[in-house]
Amino acid sequence: MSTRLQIYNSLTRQKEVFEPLNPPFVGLYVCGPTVYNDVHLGNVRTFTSFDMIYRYLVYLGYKVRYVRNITDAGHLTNDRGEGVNRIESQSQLEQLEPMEIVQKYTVGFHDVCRLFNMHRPTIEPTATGHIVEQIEMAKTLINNGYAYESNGSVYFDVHAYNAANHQYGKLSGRNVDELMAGYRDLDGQDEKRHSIDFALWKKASPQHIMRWPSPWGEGFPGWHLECSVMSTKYLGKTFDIHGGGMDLKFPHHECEIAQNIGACETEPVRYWMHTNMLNFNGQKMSKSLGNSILPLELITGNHPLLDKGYSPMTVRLLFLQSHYSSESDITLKGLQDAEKGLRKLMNASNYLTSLVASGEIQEEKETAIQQLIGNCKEVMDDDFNTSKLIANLYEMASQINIFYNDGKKSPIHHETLETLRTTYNDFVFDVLGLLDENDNSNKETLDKVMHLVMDIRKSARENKDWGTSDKIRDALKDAKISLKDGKEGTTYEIE
RNA sequence: GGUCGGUUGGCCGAGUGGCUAGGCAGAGGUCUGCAAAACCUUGUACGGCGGUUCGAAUCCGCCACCGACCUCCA
Repeated sequence: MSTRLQIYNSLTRQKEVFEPLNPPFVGLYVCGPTVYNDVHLGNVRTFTSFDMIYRYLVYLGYKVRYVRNITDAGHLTNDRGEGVNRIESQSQLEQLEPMEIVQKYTVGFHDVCRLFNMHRPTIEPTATGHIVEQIEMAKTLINNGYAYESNGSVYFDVHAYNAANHQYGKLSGRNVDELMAGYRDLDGQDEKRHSIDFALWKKASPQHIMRWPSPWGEGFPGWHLECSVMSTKYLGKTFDIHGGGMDLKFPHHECEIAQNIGACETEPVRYWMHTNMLNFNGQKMSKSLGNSILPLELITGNHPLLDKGYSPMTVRLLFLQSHYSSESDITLKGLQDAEKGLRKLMNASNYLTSLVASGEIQEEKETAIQQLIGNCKEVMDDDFNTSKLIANLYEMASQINIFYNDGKKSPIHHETLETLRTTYNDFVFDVLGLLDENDNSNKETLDKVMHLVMDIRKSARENKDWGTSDKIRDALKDAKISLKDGKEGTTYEIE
């Protein structure tokens, strides 16, 4: 029955049994956002995936150290010394200090994470908080012969690295010679020995604001170095899982591996995990394409392509309905479906609380329920298959509904019912991280008022005063409360 | 051009060599004074052409189409 967790490792391109380096401890590093702008929905999808992965590892009993960085040092938009510093250009745009930009969008990012019910990482280090360590790693790489200084900047020497029998490009399946052919060497004007070399440290131009002193003069770190530094600092030279969006595979993660091996002489990551992209109406959502929706726009519905707002948990469910390694597409239809699905899951959870074991055991039901209970872990152990998990939960919900409609009696053993309760709720709330979004803070008061109203309506109905009865129902409908006239009286539900 | 991935029923979305996830929509039903909601039941599928096999949507080959990455992005 007990299966073991398997993870698809992007490095080896196959599913592997997950064996932590030092059980029960697990080190998980995820590349966080660059805080120069509002996070868009694609970011939310990635971080939701890793939130689910973190939650499941915790559910399995692992003690997880979850590190997710904040990139707050303004690196350039490419490694060739061209492009702009995103944070600085945003600060000019908004007339704010670079660190005000960083603060503003870090706070915004945290707000969004909370909205989507993501757990905080256990460590959330910043790039600017680790300048010293980054300088140290750059020095080590120079000493080890994998980097060189050039005109106040430091570059990683990809050729020297590969000459030492390492394979730059192995993660993304790239061949260095072909990459070289793809780049055009800049006729000796380049500071770099080879166009494929990437920056570890960049000399700051006079107008550059974010700058720090270093052995090579004033400058700022290259954009791959922070992750190598912070992952090894908090998780060790070799750690269990490194994750990120698959658009980071090349060059970012490729460079990270090269830096780590170059500095620490050991393979840094045991399992590489990459999440897939989020599309919007079939097209990749990206900042550069300009088709990104902000999380708040989706929730409020304040966007030309939306018909209304969709709740954070609706969106969360929609994301988790597809496997993390598949593309996910946001469409109005998909959102509407997810909205209904969420209600179904939450209703079943509520019904579950009032179920009792009937005492009469139907072996078929007993077996079916046991099966459904076991499936939850089994499908999640297969590379976090939330898609199958949700399907299984829907089936559980159907069974729960059947019991509920049958006088809240379940023809299964008391222990099985208890296990059903805990398993269903564990997976819906703890593993998938969904929340019942109905505000229960005034539930008691509302309950009393509603029972009064429903009593009055009941009298009206007994007197066949349909006018009054329907008036009450319609007015409540306006107030987003729907009445349901069932066999055992009327109940209400907040929409 | 290089690397990788995908093509599943009206739509979304899993998946395995044989026992045909799941959701939404559609159809039928239960409930109701009528509704709504909810619930129950239910049909339709695996891009094309070959091959391996007792058997392939699942493995292999070729073809077609789509996409991602190869510049910054999660």
